[in-house]
Amino acid sequence: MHETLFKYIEDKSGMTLDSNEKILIAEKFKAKKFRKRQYLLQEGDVCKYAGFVVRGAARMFSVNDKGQEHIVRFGVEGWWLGDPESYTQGTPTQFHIELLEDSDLLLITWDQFQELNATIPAVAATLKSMDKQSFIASQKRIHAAISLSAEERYEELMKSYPSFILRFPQNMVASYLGISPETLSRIKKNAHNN
Amino acid sequence: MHETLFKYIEDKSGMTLDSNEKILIAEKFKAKKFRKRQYLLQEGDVCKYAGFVVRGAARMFSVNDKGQEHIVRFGVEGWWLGDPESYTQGTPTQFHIELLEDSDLLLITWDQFQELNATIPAVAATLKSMDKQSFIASQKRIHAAISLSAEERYEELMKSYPSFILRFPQNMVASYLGISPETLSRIKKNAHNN
DNA sequence: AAATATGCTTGATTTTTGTCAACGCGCGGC
DNA sequence: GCCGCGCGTTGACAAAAATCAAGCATATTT
Repeated sequence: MHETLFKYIEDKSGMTLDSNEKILIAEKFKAKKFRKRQYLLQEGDVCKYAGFVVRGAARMFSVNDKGQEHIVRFGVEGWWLGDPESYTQGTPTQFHIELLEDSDLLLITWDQFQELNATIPAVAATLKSMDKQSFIASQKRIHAAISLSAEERYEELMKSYPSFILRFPQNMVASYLGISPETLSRIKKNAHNN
Repeated sequence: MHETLFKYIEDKSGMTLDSNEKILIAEKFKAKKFRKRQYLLQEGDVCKYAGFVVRGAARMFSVNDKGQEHIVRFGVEGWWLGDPESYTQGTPTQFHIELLEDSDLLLITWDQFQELNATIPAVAATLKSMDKQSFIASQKRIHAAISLSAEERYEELMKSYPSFILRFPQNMVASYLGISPETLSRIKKNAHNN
């Protein structure tokens, strides 16, 4: 199961992991199975683990005073789960992370990740690339959020991550887009007439 | 003028720069003055330089088909200007970066930044910290955009970056928040009555 | 100083999106 | 197999925000 992670690191870093490095990595990343609806993180807790998704899917979301949920992001195979702010700074999180399917995760604590980061160049390069990519992706989503209508945001999502629309229930896609389920339903209905 | 940058790097990295490193850095970062309304980057161009703001302020924005502008972010003293996607990947940008005041910038190309990154540990640490901070900040803005009303987003901005509201014209603040100038004007009018 | 542009406000109106409520379909649990 | 519930749809209505238009004060230019 760690094989997926090795491939990911070699791919992201453009380097090769020797067998010794692989052993080090496999020691620190604990494989854990989660069932659908289980939580990796709950509001108020400190995010102890970063999780690499080998198989499955999850959502990270907040709940406001009125009980409304807002999905900040999804995580699928080859993505990472966790709240970076809470994870790196040890502060309580305002988010929940819930598995949406039976999933296989590889978990690692901040300290251990730092150790790998310091000892294995490929891991360091991977982390750097991840952060930059995350930032670029975030920038795009911000731009979409402030400049596009609900319908345009949906079309944007269809282009960028069509698999999300197939994989996740429509009400969650709506939450991810920042619109109500009803609005998304109507958008889909009218999509052809334009 | 490079002193500000040295301080920034030492602060972010938690390390000290020796005089040799400072010379290396000063060699690669070119100081350049910009006047109000000058552009650092225009849509369609490749972002050749990252710019560190020593003094002044700028906005990064897009223009859509209808000619509407949307401000993705502001940059002030101690912040960086540039489109990371275009800068790192060499692709044409969809954004403009315009100086909003007479400004002093320190400019560096991607290649040169990479060199410093490879040779000076404090620079490497700074870059890492920057990327992570940027991502965390972006995450917050995304969350605000999908979960808060116009008025709540404005209140959020008042808490997080009150200086923006004092420093920039109100129509630009509105654009940054993703709302119309009229709406922001009305929000301010009604602010007391709640 | 006059002329011009810019930014802010306000009102009237339209458009977009959210909310509330009802209904139906399909799937999983029992 | 039946029951209940989650999920999507639809309609009627309400709320939020955008748009259009006018007017005014303040900078900026000349």
